[in-house]
Amino acid sequence: MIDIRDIKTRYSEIEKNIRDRYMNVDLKKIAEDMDKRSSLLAETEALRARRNETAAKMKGKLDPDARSRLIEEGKAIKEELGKKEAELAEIDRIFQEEARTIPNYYSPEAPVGKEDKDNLAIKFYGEPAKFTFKAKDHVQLGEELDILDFENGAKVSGQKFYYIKNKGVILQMALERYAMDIVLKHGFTPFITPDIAKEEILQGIGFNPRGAESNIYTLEGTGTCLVGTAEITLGGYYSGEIIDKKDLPIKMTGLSHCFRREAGGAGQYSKGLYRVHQFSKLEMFIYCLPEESDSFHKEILAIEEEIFQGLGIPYRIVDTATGDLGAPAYRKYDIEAWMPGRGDEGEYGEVTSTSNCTDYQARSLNIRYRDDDGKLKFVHMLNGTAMALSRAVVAIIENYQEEDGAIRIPQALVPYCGFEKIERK
RNA sequence: GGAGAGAUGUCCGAGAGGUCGAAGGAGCUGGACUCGAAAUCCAGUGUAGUGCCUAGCAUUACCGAGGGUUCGAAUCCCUCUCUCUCCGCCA
Repeated sequence: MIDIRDIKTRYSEIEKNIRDRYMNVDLKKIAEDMDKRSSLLAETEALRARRNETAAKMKGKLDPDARSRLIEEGKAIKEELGKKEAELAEIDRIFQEEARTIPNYYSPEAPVGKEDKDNLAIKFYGEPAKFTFKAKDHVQLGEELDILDFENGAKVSGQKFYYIKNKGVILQMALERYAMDIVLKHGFTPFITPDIAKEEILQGIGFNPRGAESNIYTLEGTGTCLVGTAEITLGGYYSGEIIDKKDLPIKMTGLSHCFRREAGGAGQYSKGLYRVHQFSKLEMFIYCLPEESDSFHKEILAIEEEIFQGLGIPYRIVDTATGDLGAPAYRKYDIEAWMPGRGDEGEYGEVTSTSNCTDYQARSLNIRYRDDDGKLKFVHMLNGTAMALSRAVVAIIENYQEEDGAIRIPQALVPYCGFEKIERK
């Protein structure tokens, strides 16, 4: 969340921010509730001060009369205080909930616009492959090669579930390890994280576990959810902690399963592996000093590029428009890989996403460091996809398909796979 | 899942109804000593709010979390979470 004092000091800036992000947040109501809360808080504290004062008078010896008078006074204060505290708790609950809906500020350099069409393509790498034949999509290729099975996935688990089979399994494991090796080279500490996290952590990272639009599976009665990304478990890792300044930056990379409800996401563009309820992902995560977050954001993006360049997959980089930014993100870059089977003649499809969330998540999760001036400050937190396995598999299958429906393994993956081709049986 | 022990500041650790924002130590900061460093000595050092006559003062909250008892709770009671030990179960 943002610093709630900003509601007073940066009101118009927040208002503009909400507008540019095309979000629906009633800032006026929030500011009013904040005022109600402050005045109620002041009243409550004045009563507490009186209570303490009365109690303090009773520390020493007193004659019984004076003592019982003070006790009566204390009782009266206690009753009044009880009422005030209840009122305060209610308005505070409402206000806190509202305040969490205020998005992070966006970078002055981020393109302003309403939706993904306004995203700015800032770089193109590689030429989309030209096939001498009609390119197939990964669903057809995968099923023909018997490496993907959507039908039995649907039968056993429901729509948007799948089995990976045969050399497809090896390909996915090879990708995991390939990406891991590159990330480790850049000094990240590897993790395999839990696939379940508490709701408060989800909320702190900026996910809403509740509501019809939530993309999160909650585990009923447990206060926990299936994670949609290891960003949650890596970002929660230091929650409530004070990090030694000399330990920053902390660079972590985590492999987890990712679960997403994807309610309503169907159709041509989310077909097959592209949009599924469960996939594996290797995520990068950095905790750093505020002044360093911009450059680490670029570093994460560069690692993502290195990974896809190594695979020989054409891509473009997109600078995400304000209206398409997640609430915690200050700035976000996506890599969109060329997917020859997407749409009629191939299209770019998102394979990675990296966000600089500045101090927005750190404030909710209370993750700080002690600065040289002795003050505790919030760290900056960044995340980025190293490898979303399902989407990367789409890109590889479709880009490396041959006329007979076989798939060539990218050179960089051959040592990890132990074979050079996936062919029909 | 059952039984027991525990959770205190940046860290370790005392505390057992008013004298506790909390002993002591470590760390950190400043100073003395030193050519310099170490050691030693002296002093300072929690966080987050709020108000004001804003290098300060006052006040509120915070001793795992949430409730309760009480005029008054780190301290008593209840619930929960986590950690440790033992038992059960188990990949």
